Amino acid sequence: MKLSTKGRYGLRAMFELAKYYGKGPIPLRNIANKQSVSDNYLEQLIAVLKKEGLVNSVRGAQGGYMLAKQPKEITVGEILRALEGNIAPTDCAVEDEEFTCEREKHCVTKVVWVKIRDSVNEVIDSITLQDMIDEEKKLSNNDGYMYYI
Amino acid sequence: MKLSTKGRYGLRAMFELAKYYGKGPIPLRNIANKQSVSDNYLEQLIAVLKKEGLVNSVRGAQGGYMLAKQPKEITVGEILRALEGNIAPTDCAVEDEEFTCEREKHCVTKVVWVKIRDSVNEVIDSITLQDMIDEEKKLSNNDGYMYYI
DNA sequence: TATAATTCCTAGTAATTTACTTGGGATTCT
DNA sequence: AGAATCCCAAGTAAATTACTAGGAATTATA
Repeated sequence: MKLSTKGRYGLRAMFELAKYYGKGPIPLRNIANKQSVSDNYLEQLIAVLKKEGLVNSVRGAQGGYMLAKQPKEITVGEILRALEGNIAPTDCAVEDEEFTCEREKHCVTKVVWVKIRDSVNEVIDSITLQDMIDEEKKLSNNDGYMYYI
Repeated sequence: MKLSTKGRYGLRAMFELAKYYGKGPIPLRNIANKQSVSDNYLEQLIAVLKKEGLVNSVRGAQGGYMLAKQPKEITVGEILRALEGNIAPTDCAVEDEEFTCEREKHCVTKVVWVKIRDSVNEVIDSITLQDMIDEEKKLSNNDGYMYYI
């Protein structure tokens, strides 16, 4: 029941892009360095996010990536589904999948898996990148440090 | 974000035991056959469940396994946690784990993972084996077939 | 126009985890 | 005594994950 590095690195990268939203393209290498991930690997992840229409890119020197929409318009759910596929604890509980299992019709365990699926999706679809930005602000205000100007 | 066969086979096996609760020990082979799983493999799973105090066993001929508590006293959460470990989408979100990450303190993505973790645990802790038995009864009543005596 | 900085693309591979298989010992009922 | 069962440990095959490697295409800027 663990997410892969795709989802983890990917969400963090998107969060970084969100923080720079509106400030022009950010080279992937910057983000990769910050996260101690190889840029080649992060590239593969962001390629998927681009294909899904969540980020745009500018090629060439001074190029980079940026969110394709405002942070408040991108949910964690969209990001995770892009990278990990439909989120479900079993194949039989994947939405819109033509997986079949002979039990299917009367399967009580499937009912359990579907409940897990729905609850996870409800959570991730309810959090936007903007929410995360706001949350981070809150965290750094409550951490016991005082920030003086 | 998929469960392994441990959780899937294990929950189904426990559900079978629940249906036979109070009727004496059931040989594992019966359940394994029913589920088209090798008995040796299912044995390994049930050994864990036994160690966790969820099932009891009787050795020798006419022996087998049985639930250690009433179906209404065993939750899906207990079963899945026994078999899969604490349920969390990332290591940093595992409860009672002394995993550390340098971000940790101000990590907004961790906040997301914790929300997912909590929502999954809430679901699985709220479903008992008895609930599943009741649900199955409901399913077979609503499936379009009529059962005449 | 040359150079550097970047995205884009594909193939390969190392590491890890999962999902078993194998085989035999111990116990208990009949 | 024999059959049916649980108990236990080690090994292995298959799949998945997590990268690495390397180079082509594009574009800003000096």
